[in-house]
Amino acid sequence: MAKQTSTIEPETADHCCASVLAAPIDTDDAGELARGFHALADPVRLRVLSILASSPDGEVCVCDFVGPVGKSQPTVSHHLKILSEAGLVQGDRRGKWVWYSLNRERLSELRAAIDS
Amino acid sequence: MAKQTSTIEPETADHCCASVLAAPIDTDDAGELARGFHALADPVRLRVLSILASSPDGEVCVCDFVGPVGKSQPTVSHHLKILSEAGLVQGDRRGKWVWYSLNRERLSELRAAIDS
DNA sequence: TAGATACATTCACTCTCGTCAATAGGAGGA
DNA sequence: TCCTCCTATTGACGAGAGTGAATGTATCTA
Repeated sequence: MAKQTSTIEPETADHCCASVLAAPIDTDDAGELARGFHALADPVRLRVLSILASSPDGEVCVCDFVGPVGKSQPTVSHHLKILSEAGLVQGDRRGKWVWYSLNRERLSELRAAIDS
Repeated sequence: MAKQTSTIEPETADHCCASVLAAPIDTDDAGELARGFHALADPVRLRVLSILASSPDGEVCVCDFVGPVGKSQPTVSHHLKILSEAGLVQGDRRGKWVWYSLNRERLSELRAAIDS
């Protein structure tokens, strides 16, 4: 079951979505959220997400990141891996190319964590 | 034609509130946002913000952070400085004590940056 | 003025991160 | 099978971050 085509899973609500502003969070939740925000704490990765969100198809090939972000191909691949491990993007191999797409649900979780 | 002030507000769009998801952001905006998210990318700082948001008065003395976060006083002071430089908190000296409060507007800016 | 208290700064240490050159892996095409 | 193209990984380097002991600074009190 490497592929999941459903919309949102119900059981994801217990291990995520801890709010920073609602009540004092414990160390574990703080660490989990910190990992998420760490993925956003880099200009290259923010530009990757931005390019991804602005793509008409919602998908961008790795080779189409290298030019716009102005970094080498290994560096771009490194940042894509960090974003992928943070759950913010996912890659899909099709032939020689790998197409990355944005995980807007995960982004909403981080946004909700700093919501009033 | 480096600037386009079409839909949103003209005077706020240049120094803040750049959205990651609306359109491809430039390197400067990405760097500014990355600095903001970097301040959130640490468990200690998230707990500081959480304690601050849960305080009835909206203010917390520095000495009241040290115990809950479980770090030394210089370390707490270091993190408060980072949060302060990111615009997320502000300190107010009253006698011997310094009271920190949350800047919810700045937090809203970061939240809006990853809003759909 | 001297001492005590609260907070900030300096310094040194360790660890992680961002970066790229070099290389490996994987998928078509000839 | 061999070659080419696209992507991921490895290794190495410098820069920066997190931490706490020691010290400095500011304020209050006796």
